[in-house]
Amino acid sequence: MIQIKDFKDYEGQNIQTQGWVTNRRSSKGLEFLILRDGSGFAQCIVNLEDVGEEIFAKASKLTQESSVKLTGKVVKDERQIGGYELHVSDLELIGTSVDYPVSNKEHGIEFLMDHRHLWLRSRRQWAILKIRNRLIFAINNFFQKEGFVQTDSPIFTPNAAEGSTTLFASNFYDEPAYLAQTGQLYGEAMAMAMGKIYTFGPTFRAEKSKTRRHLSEFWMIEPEMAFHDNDMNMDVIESFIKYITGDVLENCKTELEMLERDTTVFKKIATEKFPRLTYDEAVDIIKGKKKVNGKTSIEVLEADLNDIKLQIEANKKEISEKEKIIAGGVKKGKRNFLQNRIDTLKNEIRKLEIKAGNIPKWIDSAANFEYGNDFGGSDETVITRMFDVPVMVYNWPHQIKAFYMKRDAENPELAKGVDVLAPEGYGEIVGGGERETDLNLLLEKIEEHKLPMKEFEWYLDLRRYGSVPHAGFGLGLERTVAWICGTQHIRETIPFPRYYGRLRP
RNA sequence: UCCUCCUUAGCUCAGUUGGUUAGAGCGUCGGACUGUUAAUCCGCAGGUCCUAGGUUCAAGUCCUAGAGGAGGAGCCA
Repeated sequence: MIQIKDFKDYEGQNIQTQGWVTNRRSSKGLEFLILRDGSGFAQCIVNLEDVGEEIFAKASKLTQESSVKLTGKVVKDERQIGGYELHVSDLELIGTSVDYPVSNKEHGIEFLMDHRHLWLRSRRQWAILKIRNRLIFAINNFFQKEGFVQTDSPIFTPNAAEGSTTLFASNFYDEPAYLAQTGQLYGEAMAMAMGKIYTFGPTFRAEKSKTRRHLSEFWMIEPEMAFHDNDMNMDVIESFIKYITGDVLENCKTELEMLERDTTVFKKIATEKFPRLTYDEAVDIIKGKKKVNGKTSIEVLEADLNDIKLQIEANKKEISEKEKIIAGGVKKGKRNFLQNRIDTLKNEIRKLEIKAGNIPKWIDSAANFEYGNDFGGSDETVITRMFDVPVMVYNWPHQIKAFYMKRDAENPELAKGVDVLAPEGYGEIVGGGERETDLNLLLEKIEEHKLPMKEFEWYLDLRRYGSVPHAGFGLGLERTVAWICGTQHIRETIPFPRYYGRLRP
């Protein structure tokens, strides 16, 4: 039995393959079956002249997602996605499929999420999950080749590690327990044992966030490195992101093509250095006080707004032209074609108008940004808009960062944290920094954050026995997949997403 | 928790100022076409206009409440 991905090795040969019929088109005496088997997609042609009445009749009755075993010859055809097609000589039905609900046409997000177990079979989802898989592989490769040890942190925890977020409560043999929101503190302990470690596991946040970039359950990669300061940390982050994006670009060409992802950003990432901005510099850029490439953020946003307005005008003009043609009277086929185009343009206008409405708000909130605050979604958008590779922002006001973040000796108001903001509006994909080693500062901070001291005694031991400078970071897997795939929703980047209002299927 | 928007055929949506029998595309099904790429073309079928109440001679359309959904804020990866 040959998998579709291996068709290239069997050109001109007769083979057997099996899979699901994802689509069927027909012409007189010809049936075009699009077969998928998980390894890829291939067009299979059933020709009446080749197979005879009986098999041809079977082929013409195949419905979407019925499963089949096919026998046939592999033929090279440049027009096909994998480059090969199958000329069928025999066909066996394995399982029927009646009224398959997910068609190859448009659906709304709610319908698709209700049918997630079937939606996963469609092309786009296949491409996303393949890229997710490759990304996981690349992440492991990077850390393994750099000498990191994979050591996972516990999921049941007795308390909130950072105190700020709402956690999912659980019951651990009649003792209250919470699902971990981060493995970082345990990662620090393991780094003191193993030198360089990384964890790769699920994390849970009970935030009632309904946005395109939040999940209640998501996967996070958290490296932790002994004898590293924040500058070394940023060096690792940069080479890490360059490695994983380069790997996916190299090994997922078909998938990126299926997603129609513009890959120029990844080509730039390979060669350009990531800008490293202090929080102060980033604030100046947001507020329009500091120029990037000769322009302030306000000027760039105003130019964007102008472009959007021009685009809206152009769309409106095209719509009225097309409507005039329809009003003048045309054949049904032509009319449908024009109407489709009009609907597309109207949808575009709707999206553009939302954007156009947002930009003045961004400009306003950017101009009025208050020093000392954390960046909001719009501030992230403003700053990433100024560069075309990921941006690292470091040296943050310590009040807005977690208790374990190391204070800057030269400026005690600052903590040595770093956030990495992905371009194209995808926002924060990495958060990390150097960890506090001063026992007294930690005690102070734990009290300040009103955290239960007794739960942190083991953590403080790490400072009592051979404390060393160390640093690390966390990468959100799904946000990274969303960015690399260019998806609108983070929900598409995990097989069965869990978020506020979604527990099934 | 707060703000904005949405709920009409299996799916995606249109429905003007409240006014005759509720519209399209796609999908399904039937038919045509020997190389289609979300094929195309012709035809049939398909409706509790989210729910409850109200205003009115008349409600898909207006009002009130509720349910569900989308986006955003906060928070974050």
